[in-house]
Amino acid sequence: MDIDDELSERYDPHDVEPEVKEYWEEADAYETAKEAHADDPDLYFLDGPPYTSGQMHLGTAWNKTLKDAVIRYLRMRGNDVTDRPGYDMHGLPIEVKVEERLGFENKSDIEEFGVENFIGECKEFANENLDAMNDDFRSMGVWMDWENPYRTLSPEYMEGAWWAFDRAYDRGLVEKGQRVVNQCPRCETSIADAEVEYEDIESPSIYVKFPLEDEDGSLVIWTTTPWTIPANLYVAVDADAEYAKVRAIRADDEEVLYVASECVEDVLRAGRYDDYDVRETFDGEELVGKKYTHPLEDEVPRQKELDDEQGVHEVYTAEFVTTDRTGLVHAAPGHGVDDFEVGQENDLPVFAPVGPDGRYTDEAGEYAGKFVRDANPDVIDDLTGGGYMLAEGTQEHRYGHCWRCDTPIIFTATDQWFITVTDVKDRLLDEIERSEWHPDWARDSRFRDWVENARDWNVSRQRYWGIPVPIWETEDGDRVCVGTREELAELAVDEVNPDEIDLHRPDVDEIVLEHPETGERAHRVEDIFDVWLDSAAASWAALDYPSEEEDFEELWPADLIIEAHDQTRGWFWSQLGMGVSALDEIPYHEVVMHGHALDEDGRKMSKSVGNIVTPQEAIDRHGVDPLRCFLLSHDQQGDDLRFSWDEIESKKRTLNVVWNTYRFPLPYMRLDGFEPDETTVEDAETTVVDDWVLSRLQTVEARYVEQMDSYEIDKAQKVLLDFLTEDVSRFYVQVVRPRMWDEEDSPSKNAAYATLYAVLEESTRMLAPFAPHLAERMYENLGDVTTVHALDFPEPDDALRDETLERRMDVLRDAEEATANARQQAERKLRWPVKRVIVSTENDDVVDALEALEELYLDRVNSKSLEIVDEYGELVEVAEPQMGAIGPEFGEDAEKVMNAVKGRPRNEIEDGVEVDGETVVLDAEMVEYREETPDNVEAAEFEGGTVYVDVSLDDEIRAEGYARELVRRVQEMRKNLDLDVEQRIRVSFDVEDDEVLELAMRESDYVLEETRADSIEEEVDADLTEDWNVEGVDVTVGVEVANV
RNA sequence: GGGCCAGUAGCUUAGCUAGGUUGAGCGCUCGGCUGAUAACCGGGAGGUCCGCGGUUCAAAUCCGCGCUGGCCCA
Repeated sequence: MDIDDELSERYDPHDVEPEVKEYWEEADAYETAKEAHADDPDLYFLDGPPYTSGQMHLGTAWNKTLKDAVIRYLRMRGNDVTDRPGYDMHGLPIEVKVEERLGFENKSDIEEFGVENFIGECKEFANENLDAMNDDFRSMGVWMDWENPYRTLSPEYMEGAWWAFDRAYDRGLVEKGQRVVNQCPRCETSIADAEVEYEDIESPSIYVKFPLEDEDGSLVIWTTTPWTIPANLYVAVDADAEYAKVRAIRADDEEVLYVASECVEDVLRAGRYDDYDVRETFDGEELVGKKYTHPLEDEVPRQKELDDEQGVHEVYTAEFVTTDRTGLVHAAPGHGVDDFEVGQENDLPVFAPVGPDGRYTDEAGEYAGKFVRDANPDVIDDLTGGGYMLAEGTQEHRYGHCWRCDTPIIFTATDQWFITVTDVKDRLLDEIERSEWHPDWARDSRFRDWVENARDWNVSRQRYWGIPVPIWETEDGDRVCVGTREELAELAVDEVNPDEIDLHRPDVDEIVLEHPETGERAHRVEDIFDVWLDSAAASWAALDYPSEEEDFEELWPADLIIEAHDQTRGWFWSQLGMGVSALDEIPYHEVVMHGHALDEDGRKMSKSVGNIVTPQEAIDRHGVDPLRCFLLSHDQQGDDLRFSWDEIESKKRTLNVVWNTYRFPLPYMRLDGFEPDETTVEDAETTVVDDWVLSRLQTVEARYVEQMDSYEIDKAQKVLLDFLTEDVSRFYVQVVRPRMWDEEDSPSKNAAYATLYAVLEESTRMLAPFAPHLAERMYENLGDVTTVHALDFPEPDDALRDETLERRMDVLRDAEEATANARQQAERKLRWPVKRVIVSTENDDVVDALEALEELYLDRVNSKSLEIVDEYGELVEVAEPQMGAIGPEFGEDAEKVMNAVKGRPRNEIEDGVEVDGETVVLDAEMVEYREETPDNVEAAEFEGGTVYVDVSLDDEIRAEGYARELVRRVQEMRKNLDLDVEQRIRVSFDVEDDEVLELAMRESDYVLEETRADSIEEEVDADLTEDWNVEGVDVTVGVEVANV
């Protein structure tokens, strides 16, 4: 073993990590680790691609750390794990950032700049971000194939999306249809919900009467968008709310109005009626089917034609209606999302007489050509002129605006492309049964609910930076869908080189196809895909399928994916939808769903609140491995993670204990030239503690595997770190220390070396997934390999496992702890021996354990003797009621029985206690007794027994105690003098109390040996003199350094 | 407004599936150890188990209604 002696005294991640990173580079450690498992069975892990909009944040750091830990573990366990990372690189957020960078204000700026140039800029921007994020992930110590990530903008990847879409198309799952979108009239494009910003604006607020056709009276509606009334096709009510038919009176006029009951007063007041009476009330349901006349049918002749269509201009019920304002909602399916949905459910047509620029089309009759918001006053005038206006005012309210140009958006129905996943919903639901989720409720409560409610997927966007929709249309509307670059080249009218074509716009827009059946020329539809379709194709596109087939055949579908809970409706869903649509199969087997990283107060981290903590800050303060261990030490299954500086700090301290444990034996091993190959635990003369810690090691390994295999990473980490701190550092190392100090070559020392070596070597492998840098650094002195991460997982060895011994040692440690407790009550420190310890127990296992381990126990507690008894002395026994037995027997009187029993001595209870005037006799299991101790003895309980420590003193004990007190002082002075361990000294003791000195000198040989003193003198030529107070006695100690 | 998840000591949490006097780590405090030493170990204090109801002899645990936070949807 080649031991490096320059280990720093404290674990400092800022020392260890850069050094290890540099070593990894030099030694090609990552490649070595992968190579070591190249012949193992395949395991297809699929990385969910983060969006290349900026840098890593704490959530993505957690995500990648978790993936990294799992991958490292799976590799050690004998799997050839795929680890190609991915990046999601298309989409509007990048377009917007590029526009900002270029100072663009709207779509025409892009057209002017040239789509090709614009796409070039987007590509460059996304690639720059990718490089930065690669570096960020590397800095977390994440080992993935950073040289070769999959990129959604590569031709191979884009082809993967095309291929799948084409499969769905062939299966009849692609449809063109209408949908209401957010439209910015200035930018002339639809925008995503996330790009809408809300601000207060003032709008008209109008109450309008829609006259009923076949009876007297009007429906009263309220709206802040008069411009949508020309497109009105129905009125919606709340099925369960109460509505009123009201006779409203103003001057000589009288009319009948329909409004929700709770709104009657407000509406009538708004309309300035003099009086009213409610004629009738009924449920909203009863209004359904009433037919009304569109109030603007003269201005919009098209409304007259629509009126003839089935169901138009009638009342329907809808979930979205609330009973404020009038309780009746004017609905224009062409200009409202809800209006559209309900319209579709009722087979109503869509009427949207507005162009993408927000101007009315010819279908809007008199309003044609006007910008919709400017037409509000005209609509109001016309309604007033027709006598339909009940009241008019203005209203301040929140309204969506385009985030780039701040123009109020409009809702408008447009043509979009859909994948009709609702047609395969049964298959989707069947397929999710074939996947296994951690936690299981993520699938059963959350994901299934989402899938059941899924609607058809709108996959088209009217943008530039994305995967073009691969549909070409002829003038006659015949379509051809293209699945591969090869196919594109075959169908293209002009020559296309499939290996060189960039599938982005505008290149692909310019390719004209010949329809394979009609022979007509076909042009591509202008839309691009929703970015979610990009990542939906990841399971095959990350394998470069369909251009490369081998990996797909061998690996697909993915064995494992790991993402946060927001991906329920994101990547978990989009992959399922696309997988089933294209391949009729769920594209992943196992899912681990973790939570989000929150701030210290449990709030979401956000820029506007200013509570963001970056991974870099945490790394700068405490290092990568402590951060990783922190991130992995909380529930990894669905729960959110609260960030905590203290917790990271504390993690660092735990790792420091690990570091010290590891560092402790190395100098001894080095001095003695210990070779692990020559002295193994199998043939070493191990003692009972060695056997114990080795057994614990096997148990920990088995437990660790169990936890990791169910992705309870936090629990696996805890099992390991508890073992290293509680068992190894706080117990084993303490016990074994004196053996390390043996000067000659002893079997006992070698056994300790071999044991500690085995523990450290195997533990370091287990530590590797969590703290890869620290583990690597530690392993440098433990084995001659390129990297610890290339090794196999240490398989538990049943031959070394001794459960009886482990149980016994648990008892010993419990008893030891109780003994320390009793000593403290007696104020007798451990340095002073005690005469005897008595353990009273009726538990055979305890007797067994203490008899077997008596020597170790006595050593640990510094006692001269141990007695094990059934019962100790004549103690007063105080009753403690056992509710587990009393409850079922006495029912509602249990509380009274308990009070009657509690705290009474045994003899008062054995013949029964009085409860409510009656004598109740208790069974043995209903009462236990606590014992009180005599004076010279202190007691402390542990599980299975009670320890009595007899602290009475005699001269022998005092002699040892004082001797050890003096030794300790001399040792401290040696340290103050900065003496070498081997340096000889001479000492003098000037003790206030002669008896104390006399007693201590009975142990003078012990003092000489422990302090490496040649002699104890009356007086020495002291290099250091110090005054001490030993147990109330003043002592002056002189130390003279002996000449060599 | 709806679905799902979480709420236990100052902080981070275990226990909840299968009801029986809530357990740990950090921090605090008191003490010990002194050949891992700016390390290490032990004791103690600290809890309306988010609130209110219900089931039960008995509820942190099961049920219902709320509150707070998170994710998603409307």
